[in-house]
Amino acid sequence: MSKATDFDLEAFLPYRLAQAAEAVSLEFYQLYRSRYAMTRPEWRVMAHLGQYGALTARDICDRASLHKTKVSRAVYALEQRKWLKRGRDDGDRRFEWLELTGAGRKTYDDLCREGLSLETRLRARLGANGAAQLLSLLQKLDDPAAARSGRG
Amino acid sequence: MSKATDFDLEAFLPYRLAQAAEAVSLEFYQLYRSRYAMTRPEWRVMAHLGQYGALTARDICDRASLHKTKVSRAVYALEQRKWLKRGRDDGDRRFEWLELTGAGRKTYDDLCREGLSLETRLRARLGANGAAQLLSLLQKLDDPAAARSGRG
DNA sequence: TCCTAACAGTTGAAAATGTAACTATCAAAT
DNA sequence: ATTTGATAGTTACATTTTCAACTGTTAGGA
Repeated sequence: MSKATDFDLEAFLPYRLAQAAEAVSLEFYQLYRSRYAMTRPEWRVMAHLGQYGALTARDICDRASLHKTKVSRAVYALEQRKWLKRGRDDGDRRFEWLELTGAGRKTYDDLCREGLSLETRLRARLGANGAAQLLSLLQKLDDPAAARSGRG
Repeated sequence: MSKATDFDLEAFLPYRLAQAAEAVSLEFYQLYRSRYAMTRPEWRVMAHLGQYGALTARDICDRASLHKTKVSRAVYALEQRKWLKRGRDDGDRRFEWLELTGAGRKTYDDLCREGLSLETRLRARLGANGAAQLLSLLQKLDDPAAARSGRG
């Protein structure tokens, strides 16, 4: 039977992942925060729209694992800054299609370039196949099925 | 020169790490939240005291990468619940030595057992050397020096 | 048609967090 | 001994997040 003394905080995966995620995202967060006064949910929403084109708020909730109130408020903020435009779906008027404006895309493009620069530095730390290995391991964690079938 | 179209959100390490960390810690968070009504900072403080014995608030800030106000409030909450006791340092009266009480340790022990159970499930998803590989890669991310010297 | 349940998204209030200013203590230098 | 600057930790206030309740819309029956 497991004993509390077996517990090793330094090797506890939830803890180490949280630490690493926080450390790695901090630098990028400070950039979009200081340059554009964006919050994390705002960047996430923008990133998804920039990456995938028009989406509904619901799509973003699902894909970004973001609560609908966060998305709602981020969308409102991005709209106020004219970085995003909404349009009702004519078939089902509950949906709103969200899209970046030209100005929004310009901001997104700038942050993409910064993101790529950060990504390059991170990959350098991880060595040759490190990044691919890491992504594969994270995939297995997220999706137990991937671990069993050997996918990733 | 990097172009925005090169940016791939699905392979962006800060994003994937944040997603994985969130997914993995969610289950454990829900447990200590529902069973003991603890917040994340409270669990972190308790985990550090349980793991390392008496520490000052400052020690916990540094080791857990937790802001001092979070630690201050978590310590207060744990103290109210009689899970933690404080004692002034006689040499330097600015310090407070923090320690779990018997009741605090009992709670900690229970959560350790749950943590070990989760850890076992996570490691099963990662395969034979997966967990060790993952911890090593995370270490390299956190600490650039480790990557260059091959440590970790 | 009308009723019910479900869904997309918003809003208000409560809880948590971040920031900066604060108290109290100590160390070093005069 | 007293001033200056640093440190440990707390508190107040503003912002953000969470949770639950809400509006408006659609779908599927009876």
